Amino acid sequence: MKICTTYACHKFFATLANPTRLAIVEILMDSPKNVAQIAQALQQEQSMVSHNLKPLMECAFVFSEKKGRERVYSVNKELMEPLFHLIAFHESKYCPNGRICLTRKGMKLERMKEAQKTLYVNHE
Amino acid sequence: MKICTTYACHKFFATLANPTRLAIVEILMDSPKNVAQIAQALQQEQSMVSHNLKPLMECAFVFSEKKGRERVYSVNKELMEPLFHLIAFHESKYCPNGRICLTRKGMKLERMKEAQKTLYVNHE
DNA sequence: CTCTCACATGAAATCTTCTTCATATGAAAT
DNA sequence: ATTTCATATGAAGAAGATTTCATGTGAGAG
Repeated sequence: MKICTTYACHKFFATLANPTRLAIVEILMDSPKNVAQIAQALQQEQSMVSHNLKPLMECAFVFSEKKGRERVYSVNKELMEPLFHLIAFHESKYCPNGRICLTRKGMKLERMKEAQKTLYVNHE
Repeated sequence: MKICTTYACHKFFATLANPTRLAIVEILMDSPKNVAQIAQALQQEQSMVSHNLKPLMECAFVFSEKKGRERVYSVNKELMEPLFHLIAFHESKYCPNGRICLTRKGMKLERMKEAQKTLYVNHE
């Protein structure tokens, strides 16, 4: 039986394989926020936040609700909590100090350091 | 506490966000195989399989062992089984017929149909 | 009804990843 | 020692994704 070779499964992972979207998920874990609040928390442009919220919505990783003039986004904790616990366990077992994972081939070093400072966090 | 905005977490998802690598994981769920067997099962070139096995190894999604002249790859079921169960549950809840997920903006339709036929499976 | 605020969308440029083809490596067989 | 088999690696072109800037939209306030 095929479980992971579906386009839905690819989209699931592809949507989370992005530092901006992971950061959005992370700050929504704390509390629901509107677009401007997310943008401010991430120090990113509003249009970038909107662009990245779209695939998160399509995958039901976040939900949204209109409140007056704003739109408030919240995270799907039922999915995200067990998912990140699974990853945390996996990392603690196979990537204890995070060193192996801290290089990426195509990515320019300068840009990566920038990403580390802003969106990523070094887990040492 | 930061749990998902690490590069390790990004790499986790990025590695699985690829049809070839998902297909490799899937056929290894059945039984361990060497590179040539994987290539044959997927109808892909050997070098492509090797290239894609590398990130899977780095993330400890697959393991390998030398056996004589071959190298036999096996999947990390401890991780993959709960991971795909989580996704299956999520999909059953939010993507019941798979329709919403079956389009992708940037992807050329022709290429997508090809991918559907070979690597992906339409879950209807 | 018009203005404005909050957000979404489009398109182009840039950046990243994937695939392919050619070649390298290394261990086992002869 | 040489050949051969199994797999890995490198580099370049193609394909795909992300970001940015400009603009569009629509609901609520005045």
